[in-house]
Amino acid sequence: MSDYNKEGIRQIEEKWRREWVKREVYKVSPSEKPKYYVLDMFPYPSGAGLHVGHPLGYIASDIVARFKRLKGFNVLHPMGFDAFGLPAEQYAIEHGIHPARSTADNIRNFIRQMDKIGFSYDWGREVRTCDPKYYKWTQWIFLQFFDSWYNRKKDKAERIAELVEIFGREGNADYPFPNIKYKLPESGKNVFTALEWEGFGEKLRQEILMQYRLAYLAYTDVNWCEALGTVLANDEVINGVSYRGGFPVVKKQMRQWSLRITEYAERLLRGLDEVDFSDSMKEVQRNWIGRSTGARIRFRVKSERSAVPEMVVFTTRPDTIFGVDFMVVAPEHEIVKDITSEEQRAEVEKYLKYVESRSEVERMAEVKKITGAFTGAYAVNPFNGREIPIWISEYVLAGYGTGAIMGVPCGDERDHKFAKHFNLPITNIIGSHYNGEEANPTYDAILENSGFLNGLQMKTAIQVVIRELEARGIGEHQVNYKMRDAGWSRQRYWGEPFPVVYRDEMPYAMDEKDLPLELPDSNDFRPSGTGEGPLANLKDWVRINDHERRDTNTMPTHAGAAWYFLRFTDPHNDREFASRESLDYWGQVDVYIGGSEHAVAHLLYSRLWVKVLYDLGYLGFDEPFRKLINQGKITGDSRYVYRIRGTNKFVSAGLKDQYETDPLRVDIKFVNGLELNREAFTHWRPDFAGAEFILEGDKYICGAAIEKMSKSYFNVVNPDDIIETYGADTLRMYEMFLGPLEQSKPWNTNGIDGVFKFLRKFWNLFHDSNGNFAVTDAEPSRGELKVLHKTLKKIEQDVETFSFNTSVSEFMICVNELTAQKTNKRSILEPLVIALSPFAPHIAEELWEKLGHGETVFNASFPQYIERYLKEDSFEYPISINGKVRAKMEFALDMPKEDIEKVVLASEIVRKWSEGKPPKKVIVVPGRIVNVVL
RNA sequence: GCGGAUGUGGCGUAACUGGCAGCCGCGCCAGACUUAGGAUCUGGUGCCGAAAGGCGUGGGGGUUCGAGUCCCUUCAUCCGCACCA
Repeated sequence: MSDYNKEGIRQIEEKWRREWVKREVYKVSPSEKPKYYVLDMFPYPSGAGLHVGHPLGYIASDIVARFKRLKGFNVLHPMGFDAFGLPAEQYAIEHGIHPARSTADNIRNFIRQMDKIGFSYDWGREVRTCDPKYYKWTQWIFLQFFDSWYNRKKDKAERIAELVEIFGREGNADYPFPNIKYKLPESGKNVFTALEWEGFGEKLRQEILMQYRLAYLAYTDVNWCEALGTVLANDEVINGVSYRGGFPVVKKQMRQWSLRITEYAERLLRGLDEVDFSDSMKEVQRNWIGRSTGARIRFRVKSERSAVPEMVVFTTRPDTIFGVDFMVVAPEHEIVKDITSEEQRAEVEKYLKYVESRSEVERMAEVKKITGAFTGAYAVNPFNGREIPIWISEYVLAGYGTGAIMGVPCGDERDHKFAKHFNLPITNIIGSHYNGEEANPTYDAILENSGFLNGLQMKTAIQVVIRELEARGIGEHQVNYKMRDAGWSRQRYWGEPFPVVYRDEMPYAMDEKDLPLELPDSNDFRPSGTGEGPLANLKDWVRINDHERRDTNTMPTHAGAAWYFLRFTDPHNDREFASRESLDYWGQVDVYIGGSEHAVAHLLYSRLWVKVLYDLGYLGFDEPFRKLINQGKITGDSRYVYRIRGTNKFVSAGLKDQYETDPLRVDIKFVNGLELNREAFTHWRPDFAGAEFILEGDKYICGAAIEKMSKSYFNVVNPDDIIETYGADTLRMYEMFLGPLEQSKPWNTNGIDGVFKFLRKFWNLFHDSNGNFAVTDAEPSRGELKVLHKTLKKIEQDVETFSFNTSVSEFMICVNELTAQKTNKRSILEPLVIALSPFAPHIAEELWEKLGHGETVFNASFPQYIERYLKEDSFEYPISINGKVRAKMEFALDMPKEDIEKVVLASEIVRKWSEGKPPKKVIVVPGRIVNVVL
């Protein structure tokens, strides 16, 4: 009779939860030992609490942390909360509960649930992004951005003071405005001399510096969501609607903070080569950065009015310059009004109106639709003087490149469709590669009809054209990025206020000693609806005096999350965001585990912040995460019942096609497998009270679907419930057993009994049939040693490669074999307790204590395995031919010698050998050659 | 459309550099113990076949003495991105 039952487990787990806290076993500080930093993506503390999907990554990281600790590392394994954010604010609007309060409550609940699972977090290092002691430093880092610019010559960020010095010395001729479209307000030029700089007034100087700052204010097109009353980041807009709520999003011009992440595009791209992320993760980031190389080409413009002498296009295919049959500029392009001819004016204006009328959603939905208008103006091909009509069309985006393209219908599918649709002539420069039906974007064709490029392969022609463009001064090599600067203002209450003061409409950094700029208390969280956030309602807070006012926006949640991993190294420092000493000791995150949904925004911003802090000398590394693991999502397994339309009758799934039914999700609490608990169901909601059922046999069978785990789908499984029945150790091991960490999988408890039985069997190895602890000091047998060492080796390999599912299997095999041998020897069991402790810490700790150890198993050492015990089923046998030893071969122990000779002679080895290559190694199992290494 | 990933028993999955496919668990079958049970233990379980034997890693082709693994092709599913010139 085992006492590893529901009650026994509860006692063990509660006991050790208390003991671990009391003994402060998880407290860490720098030491002589090598460090290892294991980090989870910290959660947003939602009101719904943890479901079984959340802990998947946390369990994996906890296993790694505990394992590395056993391997002699000083392990930093902290946890915190991404506590600013929209849901708390929405909740406040709906329920009148202050975000600070609901957030604190939610965090308390999260911590309670996490502690039950037995994570080895050092809670002494917990951070919350909404804590003024924390966001003081978020604001401080923001000010470092504000006080910096990107020196392209040195390829790093520098202080604004150095830029001021440069301007005073030599003007900006060698340091052009990052935004190539920017012009000085009075002169209309984009360069100034040192002398001019000296003459500029304070406001103009600030205006100019703003063009260089890494955190800057600018009027930008932002994604305005009327329904949410706020601006959203690009990655918060999906297919033209808001990520949250799915509300329509339109463009709107607002004066916003942005981070100049585009200056780091190249380094963010290059940095990917140094880190260990999955290919898909790197690819997603590369796509987001969207680097493409090509050329800028200036074309002379011929229009009725000579207001605009030239237009500029960006192309990745300058080699197709002789195939240009038309030009297209974005409808929003400033050139349009200046080049449109009298004759075409009406048509162009009609088209512009049409474009304006289209919402973002429509535009996205109708991407294939071809529209456009001719401006009446022409561009001149610099190489053959051909006059090319200039059109406008919304398929050209104002925000990318120069907002203008050269149309090459024979080589570009979109251009081809455009030409066909408007009946424009198509010049073929690629001969037989173009079939007249569809464009061919090949690089391999030999160019025709292409003047001085005739006879060149397109690949080679690209460089030839660029050289020629540069020689003639009408274009140059150019690299373009899809990535935009990151909008950093949110019209929200529950976020970090911007630590700046406006004087004469220009922002100035607050003094470091006045930080944090605390979020003022308020109970009005409604956005103003005009674009200003809730803080604008607090007039006394906004207005400092007659000349000074504050910013009414707050930072996005990305801000606090962009550097929290640095704060963990020194979480209570109130003089610095973290001491250089701590940062140097703990350094990069060695393993970062989290969901792939944060692939773009969070990772890029974190990487950016680290690079900027590195440039400014606060850090010794410029990539935050050495290795990234994306755990798969655990999806929910929903259940449906089928109500016959207009009645309160429910029909079992197998019979539902005989009726007209509406499917309804039913809470999985009321379903056992697929069978509905009819009694419980009728008590669920008042309208189901008198429900009748049409059964299959005597059962009501539900429909099933795999969907995301969500409260509103009634398919959430709470880890507390699992722990209640099986204990935390079973939950931990079962979540790992479910499948490979990085794979998404639906939650089910089908196999959980197997894991539970394993733990009970393990427990029983230490106890006699009366349930009394009983291990002996007898010498282990060879068989037992082999099982032990095989298991240790496998576990070590598996954990190093994050294959936790196979580790669990390996433990099961081990226990099965030891059970068969009725092992109760300390020398075998004790090392296994250590090896199991990362996976099932509670049971391990209890057995460890029973084995007579005073110190926690958390501080033990991972046992060494001995190869000798693993090798005993094979031996090496020298093979000699003509009296000379030519190779050593590995054979199975139970194979008769004659067979070996036979195998050797009969095998393929002889054939290979005859080719003159003696094999280095041959692995044989009875009757068969397994491996020949030549 | 582009990019990435994944396809193995009834199910979740395993298989180091190509080397006896299906470990471990669930489920199922049989047995033991039982005052009958959603408990525990033991054995069996890829498919077809009475057996001998044959067939088997989404489909088709290839390389190799040998392919789940490598190459080509095709289909299916999932996840990103989406007029980026």
